[in-house]
Amino acid sequence: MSLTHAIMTSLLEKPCTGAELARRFDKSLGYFWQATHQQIYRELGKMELSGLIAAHGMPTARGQQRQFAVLAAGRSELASWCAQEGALRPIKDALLVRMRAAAVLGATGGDTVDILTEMRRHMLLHGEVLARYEAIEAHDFPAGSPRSAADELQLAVVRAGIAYENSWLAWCHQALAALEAG
Amino acid sequence: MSLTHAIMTSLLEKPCTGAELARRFDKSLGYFWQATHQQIYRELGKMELSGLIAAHGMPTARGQQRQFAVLAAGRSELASWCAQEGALRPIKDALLVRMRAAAVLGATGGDTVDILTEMRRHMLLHGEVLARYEAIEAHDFPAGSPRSAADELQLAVVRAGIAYENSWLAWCHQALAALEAG
DNA sequence: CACCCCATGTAAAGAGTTACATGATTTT
DNA sequence: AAAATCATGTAACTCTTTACATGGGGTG
Repeated sequence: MSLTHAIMTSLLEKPCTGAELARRFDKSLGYFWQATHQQIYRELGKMELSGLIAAHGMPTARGQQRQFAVLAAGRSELASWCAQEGALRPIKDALLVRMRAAAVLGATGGDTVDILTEMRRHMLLHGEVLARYEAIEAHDFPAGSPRSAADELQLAVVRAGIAYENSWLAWCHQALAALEAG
Repeated sequence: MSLTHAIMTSLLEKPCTGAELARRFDKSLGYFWQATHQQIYRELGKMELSGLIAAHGMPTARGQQRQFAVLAAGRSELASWCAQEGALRPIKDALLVRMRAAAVLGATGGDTVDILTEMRRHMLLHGEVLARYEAIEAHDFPAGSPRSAADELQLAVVRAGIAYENSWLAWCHQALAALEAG
């Protein structure tokens, strides 16, 4: 499971509390892997039990902050997961299901569903996300500054997001043109 | 939930049994929305109870084929779902988590994880999927042949897959070049 | 003190995966 | 008739989401 490993990655960068993790998952980290605070607390609990991480400070008590850090066992578990092979992520986008549904509804009974508005909406949203990613790239990886091997990896991750959003934007543009012409 | 609507879309195109649905989800339809036969049978049961679809033939009995077709209620439910707004689908790709993990493992303790091999593997796999999508486009939508409005929608869906895979391929190529240089 | 916010947590339902089971049909 | 295969289904588990609950600390 990747959530465990995403959390350990973030804790390795800097130990923190569950709430701070949830905030990170809402910001940069969460652009590539999302999690709610409920998931995070549950995983933290499991990982503590398994001895992958440890809380610096007090035992469980509501309302009390608990700072987590990765243990050696967690670090080696992360390294071993890293070396494993993973499957490609499938597309599974509801917009595409809606388009197929609109096609068959129109073809089999004359219901005409306006799917173009939804496609235009997606195009705008993809543009917004793209702008966020490009801002991250410009801010964290300015052109011309020296980059370590770790920086190169992080930059490649951001650029995956940029490529992904650019691809959707271009597709929306082209598909809308084709569908509006017909 | 989209699985319900993906199933109805497929049943509208042509009524069929659960097993045939599972086969379709393994082929063309499944390239954009995946489901196992267990999920499909569970959804079919729920949808039959809700009156969205009906089985032409015998009641529940193991081993007996049951042909499903969409009812009017199902059709209008599908149309109304089609008109709803959906959120963008987040990226959530384990390869990107592995890359960030490899970055932090290298930066904080000198563990060097070979992530390039996994990236090359993904590049090959994306190439294979792209070839499948392009074969579908060439076979089902040959250039120059007339296309209905429904055909244009279906083609746009296939091209979303092509754009998606092309984007990953280009990213893999560029990221590998950058990382191998460093 | 009353109020509000924040960090932490519980509960329940939805969605997906994996493993297994049973009746019918086909093959040998 | 035995074996293999297919269509259907159950069970258990994991992951995710949504809604709600509780304790502590700060502010008016």
